[in-house]
Amino acid sequence: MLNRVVLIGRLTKDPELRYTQNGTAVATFTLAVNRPFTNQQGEQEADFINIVVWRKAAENVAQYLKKGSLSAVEGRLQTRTYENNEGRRIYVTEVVADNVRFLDGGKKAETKPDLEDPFAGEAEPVDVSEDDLPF
Amino acid sequence: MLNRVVLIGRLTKDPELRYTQNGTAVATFTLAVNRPFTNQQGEQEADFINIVVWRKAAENVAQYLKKGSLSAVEGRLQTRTYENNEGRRIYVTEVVADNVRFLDGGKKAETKPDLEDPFAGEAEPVDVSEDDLPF
Amino acid sequence: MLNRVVLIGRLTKDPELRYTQNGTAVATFTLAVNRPFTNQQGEQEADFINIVVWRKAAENVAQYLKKGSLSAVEGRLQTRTYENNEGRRIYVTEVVADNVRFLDGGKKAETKPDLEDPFAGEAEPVDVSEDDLPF
Amino acid sequence: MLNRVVLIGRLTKDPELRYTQNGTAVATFTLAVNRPFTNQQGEQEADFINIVVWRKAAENVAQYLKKGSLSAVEGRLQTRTYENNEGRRIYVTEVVADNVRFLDGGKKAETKPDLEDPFAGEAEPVDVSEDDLPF
DNA sequence: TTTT
DNA sequence: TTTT
Repeated sequence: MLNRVVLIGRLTKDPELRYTQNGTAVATFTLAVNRPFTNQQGEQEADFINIVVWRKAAENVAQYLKKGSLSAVEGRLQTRTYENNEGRRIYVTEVVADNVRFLDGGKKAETKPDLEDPFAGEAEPVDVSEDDLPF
Repeated sequence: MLNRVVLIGRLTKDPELRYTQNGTAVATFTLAVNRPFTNQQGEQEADFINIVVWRKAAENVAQYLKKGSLSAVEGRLQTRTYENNEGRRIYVTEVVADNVRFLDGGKKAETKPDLEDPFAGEAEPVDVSEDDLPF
Repeated sequence: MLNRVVLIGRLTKDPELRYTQNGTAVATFTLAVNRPFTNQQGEQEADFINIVVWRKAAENVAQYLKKGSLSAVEGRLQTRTYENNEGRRIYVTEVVADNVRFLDGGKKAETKPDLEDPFAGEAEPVDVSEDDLPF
Repeated sequence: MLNRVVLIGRLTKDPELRYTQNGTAVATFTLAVNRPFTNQQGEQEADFINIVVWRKAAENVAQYLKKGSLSAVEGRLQTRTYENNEGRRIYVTEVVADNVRFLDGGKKAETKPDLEDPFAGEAEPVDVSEDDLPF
């Protein structure tokens, strides 16, 4: 009914860029989002959120973001399950971004919202096997 | 740095209420959030998001929500990992709610924001084993 | 750079539906959003937020919402100024909705996200005089 | 019922810091949030959102932010009205921040969420005249 | 100009 | 393991 996520954090690694069989670009990365408090040992902790970005925005992400980049991500929470190679059911939760902002100086280009969701696209069916996603 | 989630959906089951060893209440439930589009077979799909609520809000949730209840949840995305009984590393993503609204008619009571995060509390350390959580 | 608003509240009146000179539908209404706390006199208070909705979503709003309806609104904050009939500069802040959910039972229809922003459209310039808006 | 705003933008001027009669700190500033599209003349446009921050966070804002600083603001939309000096009813919409992040390099300090809302405080009633606010 |  |  309503599903909105806003995050600011830093990439744990360079983004990975892939293409579906129809040539649709998909970028994935993990965002480390520091918690606003320290744990009981006084250590800083973070949540590690998997992000998926499609199409033009994916290519911008691959071009402008790298390990350590500060970024704002807006999107929706998505869950899916798949069987891994040992036949085990794996549950995945990730953020499908429709807006990614680059908050590090210098690189001026920003992704424009990529609002059509490729999973929903009838004209452009997404046929990457889910198992191909790096999460 | 910034981590905010807002969801509206329906409970897939009755919430589960537990207590930590210090007597802190924790409620957990799964929210089915319908996607704004149908899949390529024209079927309605949903994301199933695990929600954790602490303290007074947990008790309100247990009292006022049940399977099928329509609810709005505000909170932050949290990730954690644990070893399951077969020694396997399991990755969990869930929403720690600080505001839960009951959108079904009738039940007037609403949870007030429960803003102190119990994981951060030094006075009241949370010592439920994470493995006890039903996710 | 990033601009997101999520509200749940009740309409203070029936929505108003208008059309621009090119026939684009615009609905406006005010959402009363109760505050999560009472004031120092122990009274419930609310914020009254002006909402603007365009196109198909506008017509859905006009059809399905009325005074008192419970609704969730997602969108972006917009500011603009105009001179009123006495030559006075008036400052307006409103939410341009891209997603409106009907949370009252019965009416099943929901607005689908109306993601193209009409202010940005070159093909379909919006030429309602801003002074025509009821706020 | 639910009222959440997330913004990223730049300060149009240095923040203003004031104190209520009880000594509660209040900072105010305006955030220019660039729109994700250009207008029909191809010009970049922005929304100018008034922000109010209370207590410790207010002092952090005054210390660490200045004209042009990039900042993320989380909070709730608030509306209020007052009579101006000509006896005219003025309507104000602003964001009461509970989380302000400093996204410009260098300044490491970040405001911790200042979660008690001073308007709600019984122990520490806020008695600045609303007319004193710079908006 | 304000809703339940 | 999924809700209307």
